Amino acid sequence: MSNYKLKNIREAYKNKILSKKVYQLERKLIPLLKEMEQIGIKLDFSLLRALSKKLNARLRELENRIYKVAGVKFNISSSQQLSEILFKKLGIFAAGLKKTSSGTISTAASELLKIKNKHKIINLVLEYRELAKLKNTYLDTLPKLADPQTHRVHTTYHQLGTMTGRLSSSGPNLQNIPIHGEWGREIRKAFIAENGYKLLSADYSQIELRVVACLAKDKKMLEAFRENQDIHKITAAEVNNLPLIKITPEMRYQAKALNFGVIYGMSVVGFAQAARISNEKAKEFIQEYKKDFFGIAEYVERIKEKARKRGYVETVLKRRRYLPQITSSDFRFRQASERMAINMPVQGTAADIMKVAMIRARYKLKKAKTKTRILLQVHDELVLEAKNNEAEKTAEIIRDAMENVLEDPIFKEVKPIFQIPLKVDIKMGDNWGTCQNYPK
DNA sequence: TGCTTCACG
DNA sequence: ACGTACGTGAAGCAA
Repeated sequence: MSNYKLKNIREAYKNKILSKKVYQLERKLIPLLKEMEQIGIKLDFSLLRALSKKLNARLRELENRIYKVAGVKFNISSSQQLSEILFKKLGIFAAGLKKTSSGTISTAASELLKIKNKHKIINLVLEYRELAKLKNTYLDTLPKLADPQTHRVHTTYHQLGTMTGRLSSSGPNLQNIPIHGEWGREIRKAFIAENGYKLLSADYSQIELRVVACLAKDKKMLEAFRENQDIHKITAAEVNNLPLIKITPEMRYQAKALNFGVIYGMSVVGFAQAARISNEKAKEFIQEYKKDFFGIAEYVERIKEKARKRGYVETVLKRRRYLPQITSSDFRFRQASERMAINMPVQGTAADIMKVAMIRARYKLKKAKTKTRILLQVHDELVLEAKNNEAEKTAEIIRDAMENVLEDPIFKEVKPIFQIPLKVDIKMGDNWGTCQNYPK
């Protein structure tokens, strides 16, 4: 159907998921998403093939070593067989490791990391998994999905595919292209600009933390953003009661996990795992955090109460998420709903902001008579393709559109909530992997 | 088809 | 005594 998207949006509006504002926002987004899907993004086929060959060679090597160490050939990609080999045949000590719902001991990377010093096979398996994933999901699959003539891949965006208001992307999913690790960047280099064009990437800096700081009106966090500080470093200084200069990378890493915990609806165990510290230490950090960022702690209680009373939570533009389990007698369902109640207004408001920014950006790029096209949206990042001689102009326009998005009339009534500026980082280059900061 | 795992924000 | 961070989509295996 040509207008199934519109139909779904109307449906959501009728069902009170979307306010009138959000409904109109989503309607305006349809033609833009359609353009983005139709334009697609160009792939460097020969680079993908070269990388695939490289990974294949390494995978064969790892495969042989794993068989040798295990003393038997088996399917390394089968978590069941792998679990059998590791914990029965090789008898690796597995006490304290998670079990899967079907009863076998988990072989997830997070579990294997805990025992990587017990046996040399672990690191081989971890590397095998990483490379197999990249090869199968990206290197070998993307070219098959691309247009054989133009070498461009075309995703499909789903406007209402998520419970929070984010977009999702499928066939292929272009929102989970690798970037971490030594191979991630290499893969992004295969996403290239058309001849005579540059790729631009514009991403919001810490948008979710900025949003939660505003929703919670947290004094310290607002101040940190107003002064354009390194928020994770500030957090580390606060919870450790140390001056900024004494903050180590380790402390910043833990503080970063703490800040993510706020967005996700903190749990002691979840935070402890992410920060790689004991549950006891985690508890202490969280207690200290609640004292330092009192506004955040208050907000968390307020939003949980609101969710219980009303049965739903919403973004600043009043996009709703219903949480029927918030009053469940089973505390696990209840707590899960509470985490969603904390997270949705934050993630959803950030998503609303990005959607408005996209429409403004498209409008301003057209008005300035540029040939620039918006190619991808990756939650807090836009990827654009601009003619070489329009690249800098495009950068200025996109920065203005994104940073000043809250001036849009749609935010008129809620503008006072936002007490701090939004910040956008822009990169530019011939491909998605080696974009340079703009301005330098 | 459901489960497990893992890529991204 | 549990099992946990929030939100997605895709690949491969096992039944």
